[in-house]
Amino acid sequence: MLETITRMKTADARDRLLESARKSESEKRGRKASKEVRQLQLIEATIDSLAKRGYSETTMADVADGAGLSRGIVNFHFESKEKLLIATLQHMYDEYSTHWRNALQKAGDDPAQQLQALVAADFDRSICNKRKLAAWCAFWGEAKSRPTYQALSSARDAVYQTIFIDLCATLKQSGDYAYEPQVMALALSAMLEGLWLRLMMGTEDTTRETALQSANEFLSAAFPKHYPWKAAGATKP
Amino acid sequence: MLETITRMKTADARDRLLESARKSESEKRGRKASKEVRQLQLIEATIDSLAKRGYSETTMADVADGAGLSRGIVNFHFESKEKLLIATLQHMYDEYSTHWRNALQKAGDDPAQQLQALVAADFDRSICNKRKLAAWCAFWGEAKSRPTYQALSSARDAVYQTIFIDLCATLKQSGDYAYEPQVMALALSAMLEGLWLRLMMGTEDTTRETALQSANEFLSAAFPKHYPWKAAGATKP
DNA sequence: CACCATTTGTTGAACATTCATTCAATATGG
DNA sequence: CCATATTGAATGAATGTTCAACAAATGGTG
Repeated sequence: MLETITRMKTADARDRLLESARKSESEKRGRKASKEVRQLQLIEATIDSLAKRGYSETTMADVADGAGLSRGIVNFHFESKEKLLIATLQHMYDEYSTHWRNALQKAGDDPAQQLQALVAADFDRSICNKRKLAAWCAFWGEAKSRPTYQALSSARDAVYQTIFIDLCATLKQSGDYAYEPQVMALALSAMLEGLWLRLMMGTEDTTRETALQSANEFLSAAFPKHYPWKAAGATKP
Repeated sequence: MLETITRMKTADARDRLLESARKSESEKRGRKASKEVRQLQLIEATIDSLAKRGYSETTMADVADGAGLSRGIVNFHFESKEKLLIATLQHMYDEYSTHWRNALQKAGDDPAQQLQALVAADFDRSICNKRKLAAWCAFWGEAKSRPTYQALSSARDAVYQTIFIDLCATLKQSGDYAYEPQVMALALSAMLEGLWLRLMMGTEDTTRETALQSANEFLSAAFPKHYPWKAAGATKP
């Protein structure tokens, strides 16, 4: 099931395309552009629409308008609305996946630093912003009733979860903790998703910084020997 | 903003109505029923439809069919589709709210037991089942783009959050912990919501029991003096 | 109790609107 | 000039809403 999903372009290639899709409003209007650039442009417009109007109010017309193109264009590049939405979800999934893999790779060999890097990656601006979070949530709302979405709708997939469990297990050994790795990993990743949900609801009292702070507080509580209390503001009122 | 929301029937009165709405298929068909019973019947059918087909595919016809009534009936009892959905959301909000308040009241005076009671209440069968979770998530997906939903769409409201913060503060004093109550409370409630999300996605590897176990593991990690490690399976492989 | 009037609930067809999709015509680049 | 991309109007299906007709309860009256 995952083999069709895990195929993804390199981050470099995607960024180059994205750049082309975004820059030069003057150039894209009316002018031809490569197939991939146009598709990315439409996908970005879809994310915009999902964020602004929600899933149920996202229309082909709105996507086309948002991209500054004509009505019929979406059915030309994507066969149908459903396929456009699937491509959009796949795009976000790939982006998220690439992002945490990069963060993990840059974190070095220390498990504690790796785990913290994964957590921090979740709240990076490029991934964690109102627009993208709203789009994610739009898909979540439809995922249960649409089998096609189910595999992709949880950004944090089975591989991600396995890595979390492994990290928790490693830290448990080196820190002599009492928890069950699998159980703690579930609590941790659920909290990350829950914080996303809070950020998306956007009640203004929760910001990206606050959320990250909460996540780190969780790490300090669960792995006190690896993440000693300090920056958290201590006991000062 | 909250004064219109907090008005809610007593749990007793609501349960009685629900009972009437559910029982005796023979009686409700074609026969007249009190206004309130019929409205509850339609709300239940709406939740069914949301859970089965998702927000965007929930139609008035499907709701009417689900309730075994005719097409035009919904516009008679609720003025429009939008008002039906708002009433449905309000119903779920009231139900959730009543539920945790009851759980809190039954928990006695010990803060540690109160907190655990609130956590456990989240995973009670009556609140936490596929049908209801799916309906919640359907609304989450639309909440950001619909101001009317925003106040109601987060089951755990400001009052709930304040209580969480207070409990965390109290436990901090009695246990001499290092965390910041506000930050820890956010982590905790976010994790609860995240676990709901996981349960709703329903990948079968997460059950109500597993989720509750994770939540309790969190409590043991954050408040070790109040929730000592024991039932968690210890270090046995 | 019988009768009728009124209110209230219910039905299902008709209507209007929105929207995804199609496609013939047109424009563009190679 | 050919292949490809793009346009925008036409089409048809889905769906929320309206409403006239009908049915059931209610209540008053003799």
